[in-house]
Amino acid sequence: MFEPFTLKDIAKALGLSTSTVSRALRDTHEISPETKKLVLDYAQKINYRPNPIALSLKERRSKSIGVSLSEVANQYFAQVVNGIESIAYDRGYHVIITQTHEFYEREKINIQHLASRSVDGLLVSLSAETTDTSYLQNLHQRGLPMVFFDRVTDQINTHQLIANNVKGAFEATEYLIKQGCKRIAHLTSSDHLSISVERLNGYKQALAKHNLPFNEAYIKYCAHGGMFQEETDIAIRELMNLREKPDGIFVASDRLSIGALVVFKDLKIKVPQEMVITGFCNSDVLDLMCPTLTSVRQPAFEMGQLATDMLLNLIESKYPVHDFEKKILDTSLSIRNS
Amino acid sequence: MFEPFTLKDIAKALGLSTSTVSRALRDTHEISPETKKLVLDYAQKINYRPNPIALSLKERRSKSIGVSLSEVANQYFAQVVNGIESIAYDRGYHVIITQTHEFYEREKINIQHLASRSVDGLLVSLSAETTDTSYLQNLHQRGLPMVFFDRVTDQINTHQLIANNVKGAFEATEYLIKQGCKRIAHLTSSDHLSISVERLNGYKQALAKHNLPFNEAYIKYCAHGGMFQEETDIAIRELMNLREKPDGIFVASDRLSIGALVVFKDLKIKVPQEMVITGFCNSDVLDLMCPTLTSVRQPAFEMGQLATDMLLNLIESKYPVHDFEKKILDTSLSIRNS
DNA sequence: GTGAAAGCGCTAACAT
DNA sequence: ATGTTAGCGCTTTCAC
Repeated sequence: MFEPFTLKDIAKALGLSTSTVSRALRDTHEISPETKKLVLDYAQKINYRPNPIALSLKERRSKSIGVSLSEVANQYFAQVVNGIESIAYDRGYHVIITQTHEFYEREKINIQHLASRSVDGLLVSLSAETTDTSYLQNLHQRGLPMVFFDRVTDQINTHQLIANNVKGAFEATEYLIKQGCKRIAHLTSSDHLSISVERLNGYKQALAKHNLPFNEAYIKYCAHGGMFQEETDIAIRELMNLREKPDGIFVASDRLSIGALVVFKDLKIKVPQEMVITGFCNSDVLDLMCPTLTSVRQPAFEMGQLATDMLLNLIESKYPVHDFEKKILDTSLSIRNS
Repeated sequence: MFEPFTLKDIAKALGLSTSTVSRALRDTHEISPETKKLVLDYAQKINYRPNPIALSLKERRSKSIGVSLSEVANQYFAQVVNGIESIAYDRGYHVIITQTHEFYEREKINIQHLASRSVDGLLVSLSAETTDTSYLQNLHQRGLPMVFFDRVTDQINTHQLIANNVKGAFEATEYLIKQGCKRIAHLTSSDHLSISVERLNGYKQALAKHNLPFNEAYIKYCAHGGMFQEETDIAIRELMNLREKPDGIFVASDRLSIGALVVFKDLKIKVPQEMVITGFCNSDVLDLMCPTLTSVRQPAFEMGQLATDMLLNLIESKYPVHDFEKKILDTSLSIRNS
């Protein structure tokens, strides 16, 4: 059985009281130099570490933050996590990552556990399934600081951090138009996600600007964001069965972009000759793929950093914060002509 | 300030003692049905959750396990994590993931913190930099259960779970030989990692079987496993500057495999015409790449599951375990002829 | 300068 | 059937 050393162990060994030991370790002025040295040396020797669980219980904070995201296998999120950790560690916080795999139930369980586990705050990117955020509202009302990133909700009044999805989608779509595409489809995640709404918006704006008609039949939603390849498969086959087949497609996410490439390969549809693709995608191996796609890249690492900074400021704020901001970061278009 | 509800809140609201409430919630037989219902209803209403921190402190275990790995952006590890979570959640444990990014110092800090944070056990895959495992030995001696996977060490007597690296490397190398390669290079991670040693071994065995000479100049180590692309870049350029350039290369890991493809692309070296590549790689987009490589796939998800199963059995074992096993899982060769 | 004791949220042994 | 109390490891008054 693993039994870390405690203050009591030190106190007993040295014939002191636990409070003296505690003070010696935290270098209070009211402890004599000799006692201090005695305690510190011994603590050093047995490699004493204070029990953070006990500390958490006492101080009612854990110096840790919880993160809820879809899945770390997604490059975008992996990069965000690196950004989060880089800031959190610098400021003395630990990071607990949980994955929803796009399921509402998983998300709810994870977040409830994080909250009761006394994380000091939450970084949340909603799952594709999530429509009901009442359990989050509950936690937020009761004072748990949280910052939303990427997939956000307006139902909770707090900081939000997103990429400029409208502009990114606009540019991606306009790129297709400039490539000569006339019938542009849009493959996206579940329709209630903020990113889906915004990206659809940018798509529509680009069509409008260039006087192309908007056609509902060209919009395909994947309820789980392509977590199951079947979703992507069906969506694209339906598109390709239309009488007026699309000649270009704007894809709304990392997973869907990769999934789409797989399907087109299966269907032996030539990219970009028969179908030009652009997509939101932070994969760092797009340059190695062929066919490949022109991608909208989000500043994922910076998003992780900024979101964490915002959250830690909330957590450490002396006064209740009422002034929340919605920060929007620019995307960049990486043009790839396979 | 976020203040979750406590037993005391319920007790006060209902005019009961905390112990009665506690017992009611855990459904002890000695509580009257009426009281039980009263308490349960109220707890339900305010959405009460027991404070796991307090529970941990009391029971001296946290029902959580810690994981230390290189980085989740690596597909292999992302898949392992999914395996770990699938088992851990089923058995009521939570998972805390930490990334080393191949740095020894980061690993040590992470693991020390996990230990003092009262995780009940540890799943460890060593960083490329790690040679000194004394801090782990320390924790292990003091009774912290741990299981090593992938990058293991024999300095600590506990369960180990690895892929059949020797056989995988053998097959990968033999594949190159069968493709007609005569001068086969080997690009690998830092030389003290268990996986490096084993994969080098398989490589040598394949050469020997086919009567090809072993040439030290063809072996290139990357101290940080290609975390910095520069490592990979230099290694390959050195290989290509040899008088007798290699005509095939066996790469030892996910990150290095991708990195190598990038370098060959930069150098405009035709794959597979001028250079055939095989590599350990669990990326799921290899099929979309061209040029691509024949890959040795590890059963990552199963490795995560098995390692977790082994760890939880250690943790929950009534008696001290002295009988440790080294489990070896088969790899599979995915042949891709770009 | 040091010790005793209370309290953070919870459970369990011990009353009643 | 319910209440009281001690204790998990730690910090922090309050005494001396």
